[in-house]
Amino acid sequence: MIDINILRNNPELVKENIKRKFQDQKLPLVDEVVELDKTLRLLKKEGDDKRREKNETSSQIGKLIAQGKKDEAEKMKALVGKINKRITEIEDEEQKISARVKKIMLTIPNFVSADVPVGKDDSENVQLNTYLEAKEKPFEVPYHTEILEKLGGIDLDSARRTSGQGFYYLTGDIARLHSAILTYARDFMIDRGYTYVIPPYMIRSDVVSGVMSFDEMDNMMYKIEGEDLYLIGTSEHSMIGRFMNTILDEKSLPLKLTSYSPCFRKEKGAHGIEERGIYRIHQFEKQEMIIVCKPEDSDKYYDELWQNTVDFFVSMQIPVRTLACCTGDLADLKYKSLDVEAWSPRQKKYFEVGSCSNLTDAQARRLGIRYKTEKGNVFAHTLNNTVVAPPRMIIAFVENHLNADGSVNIPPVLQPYMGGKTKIEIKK
RNA sequence: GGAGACGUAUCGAAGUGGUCGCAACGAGCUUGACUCGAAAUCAAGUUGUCGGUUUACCCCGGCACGUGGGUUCGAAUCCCACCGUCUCCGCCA
Repeated sequence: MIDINILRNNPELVKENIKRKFQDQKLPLVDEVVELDKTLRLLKKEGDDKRREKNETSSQIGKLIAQGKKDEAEKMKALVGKINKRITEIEDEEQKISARVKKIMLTIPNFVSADVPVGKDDSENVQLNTYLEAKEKPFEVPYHTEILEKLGGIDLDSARRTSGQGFYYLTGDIARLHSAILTYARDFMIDRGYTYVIPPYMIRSDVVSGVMSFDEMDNMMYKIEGEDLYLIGTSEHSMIGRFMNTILDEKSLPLKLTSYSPCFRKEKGAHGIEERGIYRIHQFEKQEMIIVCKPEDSDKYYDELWQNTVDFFVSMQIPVRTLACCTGDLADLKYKSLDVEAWSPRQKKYFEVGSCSNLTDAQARRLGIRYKTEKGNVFAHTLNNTVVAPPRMIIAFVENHLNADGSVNIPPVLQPYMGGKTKIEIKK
């Protein structure tokens, strides 16, 4: 969602942005929305004038009745009746047009940062940097489920019976490792000055439709039967929903928050759930970070956010790289986005473990997140990023720390969270 | 889950259909006066949002009294639904 004033004053700027983002695809209806907006304001003016007339006439009726002039009052009532009829007509027209405007506005993407590479889809994302050397193992690395099974750490068969495909039981040291990673991630972020938050894991439909499109909602969200509640797909939903339609105190910014939650996703559509193991699943847990800040600070905090994730993985001795999302892979609300990918010694390539985004004011505008300044209320900028999402991250963990005998090393930073253990041994 | 009370601006709070009354009044905050300075006192100002006009300010108007509908010429006020808060009872980790 972009500012309609920008469209009014400089539609060419919007068109250029769309061309850059979608390249040769057809343009959303910028000209149409500019015209409709003009009509809408004319209607608004006429409606306001009519309402004014109605208010004035009605209060005269009150005075006439007080003076006992009933006949005159009756005549005035008829007049207001006519005005009301016209007001209804105008309102119907306004509603029709503004629904159309809103629909088009939702398809107009956010402005894209000048440094976002141009490309058609995720295959044209651009590597920015690598951290730690991506080493291959001197032995063959098995599929992650096999590693985990040898460690006595996973039971997918039972999960399929109790819950179906896309669920898991983690057991023993692997379950403990899962918790340890999250707890360490929490402390890691708290140490960097972020406020820890545990949000609601279910949210109402009005919040859901605020934070995502209808299609996304259908493809991702589980609904609670008989209640107006949905299971969250990420804590970002509750974390950002928290500030919906609020006016924040300027002094409270930036809000730097880190949240934990389980995440529930249907994973209908594009990739599906058929991938083996725990890469893509219906239920996982995630430590997230979000920032709500002033517009002039969002570039700075974007870099801070992704750096947090890189540092976190490096501290656990897992090689990662950063990848700039190209224009074609960038969601409409995003100004800029970067994936953090972890090294997979088995696949000998990197795979996504986190995603960092600056939405500038697009999300705030859609949700009504503002802050008070001396000159009036302005829309804040919002950013979000993954700290870590096990169990997906467990895949990178066991592959990178795997020994030839099947055991898995625990890096020093995690050892305190694992009762001092330095290694997870295979189950005899 | 049951019974009751309630939701008004930054906070407290009045307001049971129009005029007297521009959402009273009180507190807070801002500015000014007074003062060597402060307190006290006095005066003025102090919600958001959309549109018109505008470089901007100002000004004019519409809308908003939890949210959404309804009744009426006219709704903070009457009716309906929903959301939320509080008190008591019940149940419970």
